Amino acid sequence: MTTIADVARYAGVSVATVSHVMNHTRHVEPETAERVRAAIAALRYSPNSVARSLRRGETKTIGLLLPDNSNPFFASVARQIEDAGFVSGYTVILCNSDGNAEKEERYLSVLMAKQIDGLIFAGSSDHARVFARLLPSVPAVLLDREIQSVNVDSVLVDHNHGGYLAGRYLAGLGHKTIGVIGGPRDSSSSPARLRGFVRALGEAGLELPASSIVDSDYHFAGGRLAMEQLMAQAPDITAVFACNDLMAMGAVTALRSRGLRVPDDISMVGFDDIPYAVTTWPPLTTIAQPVEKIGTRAVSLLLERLGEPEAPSRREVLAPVLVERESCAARG
Amino acid sequence: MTTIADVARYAGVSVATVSHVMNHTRHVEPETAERVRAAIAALRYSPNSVARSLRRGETKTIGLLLPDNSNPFFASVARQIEDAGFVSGYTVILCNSDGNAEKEERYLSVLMAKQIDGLIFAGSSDHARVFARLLPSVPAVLLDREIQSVNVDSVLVDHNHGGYLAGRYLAGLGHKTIGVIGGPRDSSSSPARLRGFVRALGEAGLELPASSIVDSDYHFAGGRLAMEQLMAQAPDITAVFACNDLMAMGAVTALRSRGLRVPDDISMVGFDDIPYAVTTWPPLTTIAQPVEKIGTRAVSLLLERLGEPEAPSRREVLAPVLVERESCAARG
DNA sequence: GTGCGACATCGGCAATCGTCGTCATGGCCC
DNA sequence: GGGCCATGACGACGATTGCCGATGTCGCAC
Repeated sequence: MTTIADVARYAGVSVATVSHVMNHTRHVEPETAERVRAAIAALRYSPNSVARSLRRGETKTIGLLLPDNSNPFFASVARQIEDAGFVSGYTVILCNSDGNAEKEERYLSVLMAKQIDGLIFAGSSDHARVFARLLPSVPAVLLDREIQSVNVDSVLVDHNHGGYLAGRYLAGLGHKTIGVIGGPRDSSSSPARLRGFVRALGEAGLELPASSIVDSDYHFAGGRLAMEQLMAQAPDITAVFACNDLMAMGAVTALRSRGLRVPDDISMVGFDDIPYAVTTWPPLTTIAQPVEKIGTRAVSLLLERLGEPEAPSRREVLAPVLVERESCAARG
Repeated sequence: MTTIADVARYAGVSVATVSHVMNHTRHVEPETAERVRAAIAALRYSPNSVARSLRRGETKTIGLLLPDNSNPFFASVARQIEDAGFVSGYTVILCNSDGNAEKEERYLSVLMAKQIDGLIFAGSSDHARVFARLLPSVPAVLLDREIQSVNVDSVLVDHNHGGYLAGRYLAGLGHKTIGVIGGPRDSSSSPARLRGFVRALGEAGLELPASSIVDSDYHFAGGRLAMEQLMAQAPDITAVFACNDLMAMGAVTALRSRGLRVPDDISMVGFDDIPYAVTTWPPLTTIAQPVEKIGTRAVSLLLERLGEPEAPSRREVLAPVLVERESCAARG
């Protein structure tokens, strides 16, 4: 590879001068600068970022640690983050933890070793423990989590409100006996969605018996299984709130294979509004998370913090929104 | 941050010794080594990868450049690659080009500057030009592309065969007038799928008039629009081959909104077998790409090449396979 | 039994990777 | 001669590694 020294020799100047014309960091005689630029072009020189990072103490790299980038929700978030980062000159390192605390820890170690400038973290339940170990060492933005610490910001979604929207909507349609397919108990999002949902039912004078709730894993197959179980436990339900779209889709197929129609027999509400919510039949009514905003806000917060490391910790909460499609029908 | 010098001082040895105990690169008196390890633990020292990379001339990083990680097909591939890379100690930098040659070029420049050890590239049509500029500078694996060059391997999918499978299947079901929704003309995959499809029809004594082909963009909305156009141009078709699943899904919704049923009125075959092919109604019959294999094979090829840079260029072609679900019916 | 050289073992010094910023220098003008 | 300007020399940044030196071990000869 050609180095700055080669360029300097070729242009007949010192390496310092080459560095300065590249970085516009001090005045260089226009004529000299031109000669340097010509040398750079002639030798197809491109500065070695590794050396530069070592010297400058910054890598222009952000770590993105999430459970699974092939989950469409995280895929969208990742896409937004990558885009937003790139326009600001940052590159992103992708890490999939499967929500596994040990993996998270391993990834964090290598990210720290690689001297990332910042971290965007969609963590597992144990993240606090995981995180505490390395905490104030790198600016971070948590997605959908909070932690009290300097230099950690959060981008939150108001899951409680999202659940509330779902509950109010179904109650408003006249449903009285409603089932729920929950996500992992140890996630932070699922219980909040559930609480909001229950709150809305309460306002409508409805109860949610324990037998009407089946917990699952946020996956398609899990949703299908949960729906089977739900039908067994609570055969009289007329509507289901699934705590994410993937499970809602699974639930719909479970219903279909039992010969039940959505929304004629059972109404279904999902959560997330993944891109594929419109590709199912019927198109899924769901609580939309503001995906693009999550990604772009996360990057903004992170970059702002990089600019001002001592700024007070910030939390930004984004509101979900009900997207009415065709998977729900009025009842009664 | 604590450095190797801090550890050395703390343990009362030289930096060389610290380095050697960390890397097991020469014998160190067990007692000394223990003291060093204790110092590392006490100071929570973690070596600076940037400095290490500069010195060693390798970054343990691979670049992954693809059109869009939120496309579920690429999402899966990315996931596989990230997983496979991580177990071998590699970290992946994610780059989304949108298939835009200029973006690709920009990304390649920064990846090269960052001294990635290898590149996995799912490129645009122009990639040859884009690539030629930087070519032999880094080992690369092309996904679904070929290029004659040393140190570039390829993982290919036999699209032609995939198209052939689709054509043979539909012809075998008795369909005579079949429509096609093509992908971008300038992709390599779509034309190959089409050729294989036509070949199969030919073997069955069928023709594919130009009016029965509508090109689109591999997206859901594009598929919907293309289907509209196809219904207008070729109203008598009884089956459609969409060159990817997203478009097939879009086509299905277009049909549905016209009151046509799949597969009763129109049969539909997709391509890719994205995870959501089973979440639609009806579950989509499609030509499955061996996604996991693509990712893992790409990483294997790359790592093998890193081990043996001068090895002859390899190409690995993977066979797609027909996954029969419920979007096709017999005719005649 | 003693003395000495060959050799293995273990640790430290210092060069190196490529870039950037500080300090120094030489030339020029007033 | 003082001040300014353009540029060059050089030492970090943090880790790795070739080389050398110090110490210890062993065997052999006298």
